[in-house]
Amino acid sequence: MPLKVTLKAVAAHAGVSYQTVSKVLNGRLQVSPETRQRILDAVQELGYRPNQIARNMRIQRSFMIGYSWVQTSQDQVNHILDQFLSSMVSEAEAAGYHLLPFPFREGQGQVDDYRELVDTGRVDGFVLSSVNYNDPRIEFLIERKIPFVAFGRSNPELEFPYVDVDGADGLRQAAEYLIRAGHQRIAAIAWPHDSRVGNERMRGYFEAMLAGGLEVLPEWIERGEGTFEFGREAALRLLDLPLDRRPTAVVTLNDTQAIGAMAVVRERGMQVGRDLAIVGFDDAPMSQYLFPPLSTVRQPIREAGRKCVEILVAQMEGRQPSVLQVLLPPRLIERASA
Amino acid sequence: MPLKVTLKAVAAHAGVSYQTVSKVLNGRLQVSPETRQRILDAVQELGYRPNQIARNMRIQRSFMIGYSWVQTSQDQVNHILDQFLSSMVSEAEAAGYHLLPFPFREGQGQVDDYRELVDTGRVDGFVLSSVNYNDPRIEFLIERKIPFVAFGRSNPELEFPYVDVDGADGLRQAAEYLIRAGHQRIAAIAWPHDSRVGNERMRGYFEAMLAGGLEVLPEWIERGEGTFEFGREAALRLLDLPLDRRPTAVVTLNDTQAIGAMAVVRERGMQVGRDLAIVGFDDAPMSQYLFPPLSTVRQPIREAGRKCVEILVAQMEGRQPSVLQVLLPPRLIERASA
DNA sequence: ATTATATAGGCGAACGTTCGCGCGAACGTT
DNA sequence: AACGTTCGCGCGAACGTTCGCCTATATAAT
Repeated sequence: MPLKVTLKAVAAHAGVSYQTVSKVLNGRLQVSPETRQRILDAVQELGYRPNQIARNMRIQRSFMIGYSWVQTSQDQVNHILDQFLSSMVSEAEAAGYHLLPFPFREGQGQVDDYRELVDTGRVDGFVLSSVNYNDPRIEFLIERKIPFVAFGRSNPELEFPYVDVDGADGLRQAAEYLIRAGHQRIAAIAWPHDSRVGNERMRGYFEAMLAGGLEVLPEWIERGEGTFEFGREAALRLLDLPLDRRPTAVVTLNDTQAIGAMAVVRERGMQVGRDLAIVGFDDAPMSQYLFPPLSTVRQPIREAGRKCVEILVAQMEGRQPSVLQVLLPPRLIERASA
Repeated sequence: MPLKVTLKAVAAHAGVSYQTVSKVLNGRLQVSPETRQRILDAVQELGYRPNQIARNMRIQRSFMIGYSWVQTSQDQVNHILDQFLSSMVSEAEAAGYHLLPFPFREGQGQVDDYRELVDTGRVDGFVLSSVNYNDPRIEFLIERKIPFVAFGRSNPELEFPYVDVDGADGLRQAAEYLIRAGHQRIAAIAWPHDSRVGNERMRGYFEAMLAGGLEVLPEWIERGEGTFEFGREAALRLLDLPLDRRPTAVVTLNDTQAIGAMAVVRERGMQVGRDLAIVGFDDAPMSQYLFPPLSTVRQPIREAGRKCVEILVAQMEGRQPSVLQVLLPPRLIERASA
């Protein structure tokens, strides 16, 4: 078997011109059943596989989807990446595309990286993640009319395709669950005001409290980082409130904060679930094994990955996708912590 | 600005032939300082970026590195992927390469996927992970002389480039640490015999026990899946041993097993660390926040990713890498569980 | 018998690069 | 003055496809 078997080799073997082979394989030409079979046999025998680089060169497309994600630190690992990435990769492959991961750079140069990938013809479109308000990438991609889809929403006034998990619904489920369980004083450990994702999730909390006829005291809303440490500090403050204003339950914006809060409860000799109900968000891999197992909101990550690619591919192929904006419902996983 | 600015556009603007522009940009041609400057100015002004697809087509290389990883289930998340992938992506980008992730398929078709990527010219080489004994991919790649590097070792008799974490050293550190702390009866929750990684790690355990002059009873070695459930079952059996043969410490092959064991200790009203010392492996993101925080062996994942790409790129560029086989030392993280 | 129409397949060109070769001019050497 | 040697640059070709257009033969319609 020669090192590389091209169209010409197949053509020589089948006794036709190489262009004919190309057209037959792409179904762009009617030929007699015999020659068709001869060509197919030759392809089979020589093990011909079309060179994708040459193909892409001619077509002027790369069939690549750019993707980059925020690099996390040792203890803030992105446990969602595995699912998100592999679902995108599978969906992309099924549509004849591949993913091109590239380093995430904060600040100034970030848009340059996106521009470079397009200008050098390496990618046809992007999946964005970690979007927030006023994301410069979104502005750039819209202006250059480069196909993309965001995993997460940005400024409401911007019109672009996105897939997002309905964070408000997630916290609404969490809060409603606590309310049904009889809790009246429900606190929230949240993120700073500049987090679009955080604000959206908190909306669900506020709505549920309002709908339940429950009051929300300002001191029940703790805003800070999504870390174990902040979860600890916030829980300390909440548990130090005078008894009549002390929350009996708390929702958090991720499991790491929730675990911080759990630690405080244990340190005080109290019991998670009984003395303070806690609900997390994310369903981190270990959360089910904590003591007690953490009730939490699980996001349909694989579904999100699939949808992102589906919408993006439709765009890139020039088809108008049926829906440009998708909101996926998360699901409350009820365990013993609340 | 025109939609696409090619070499010809730059050449026209600078008043030279487009081949000259190419050579000057690639440093393959001496030209007068003036024309050189004219060319550079034109490049700048038009914002020329070489089309990589065309370049790859001509060079007959894709500058892509294929990578695929085992798809994990919801509760067995690959928390290492983020670090491994992003370190590879960064290192690759610095060397002018990109990563091409593709779906991991078990069994029959797996080698076909690798072959397809090479035969269609999409990748120049591979990084393999999740290798085990008799890995068909390794055999195939060696035979086809396709550049690759494995993250993890396989059959000892096969000669190929790999990067691995020294698992034996990891468990040796863990066992020695327990021995220094005065433990004499140290059990191990391990993986089945067909796991190359598992066997290697266990070697370190056995060596440390031998060196410490400690006996290893057969009933102290529990072999099964790397799950919470198996960790639980194994710990139950270990704690049910008669007092004089009951281990006072246990090493495990991953944090999930360790957490299963911790659960048992707690259920029995005993205390992890005091009544049974436990050491994990992996340093999963949550392990530091457990109660008590889990002592565990942390692997230098980023370093491994970097090394993989470094060795692979050297190979692909035809350079003989200085070392073809790298063994990286892990590090014991001492926390309160042991 | 003539003309129209379909059928089967060939041919040249192009996508944007890189690479080897060649050629004139300038320069230095005998 | 004749002859190398270097310098600066152009030219043609090629990488492996796809695509539009052309042609030759066979078939059908007038």
